[in-house]
Amino acid sequence: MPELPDVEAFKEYLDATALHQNIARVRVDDDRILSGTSAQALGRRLKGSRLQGTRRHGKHLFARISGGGWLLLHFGMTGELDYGESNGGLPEYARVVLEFENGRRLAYISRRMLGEVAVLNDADAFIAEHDLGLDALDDAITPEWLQQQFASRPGPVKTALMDQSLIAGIGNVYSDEILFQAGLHPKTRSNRLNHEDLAHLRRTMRRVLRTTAGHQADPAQFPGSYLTTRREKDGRCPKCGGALKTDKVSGRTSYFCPKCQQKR
DNA sequence: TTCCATGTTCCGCA
DNA sequence: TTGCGGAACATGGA
Repeated sequence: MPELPDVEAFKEYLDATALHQNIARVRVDDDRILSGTSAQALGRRLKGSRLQGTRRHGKHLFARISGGGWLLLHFGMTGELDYGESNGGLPEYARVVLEFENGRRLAYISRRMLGEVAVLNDADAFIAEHDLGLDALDDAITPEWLQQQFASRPGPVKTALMDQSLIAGIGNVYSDEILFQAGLHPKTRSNRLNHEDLAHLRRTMRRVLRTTAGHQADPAQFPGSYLTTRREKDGRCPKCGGALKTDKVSGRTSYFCPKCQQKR
């Protein structure tokens, strides 16, 4: 799940549940999920502190620690959050658990262990060090900016949309959805898109990301015209009813409608 | 048993 | 140097 809309939903979930509570204990079930820290160091940094607020950049979620610094949560392909009673059982694959003094706990869940939990002194420095591009909803992404960035890219537009060093937050599922809604074939060469195409792509990108985030990234709530719920064998286009096709684009399975999505 | 999966990183190639 | 594709990583579900 975790692309921009999912992480935005996690942010809102964390904001609504786990802020401003004293952290009594930190449990690390599997320290392979930790990056640049240890279970002991993470505990020392968080114990007695509170999470005071969050920010998101692309697929990364940062929670400010009252004692200073940030808790970084990255969700990989299978990460999520769960807030509940400390006494109630833990969800399966809970890797890191913050237990609060009020008897609740926030669990970071990751089945495939591809995510990352870390403590940072500076979130902006992390974004720069990891070469993350503009957040996909950043107003600085204009048609002109896209045209400039895409000019040197002869590869598929889908590859460009998923390049985190260019635009942060879009992955395989949402790049397909954006390109479907924009009527663009995923293998359209980026540098072949004109200003009008890019203005349309930008508008579509923002609309799709906002709409899906507004539905907590739950595909069951997406509009009927969306492609995401049709990503399956023998899936049909929600607009023309034709058979969807799949193709590999930079190693990922891409779903698209060959009738509604044309190359430029 | 084999293949595939919503992410990132590293390597080789043009 | 930059863009791009493929493999690797870890694990479970179909």
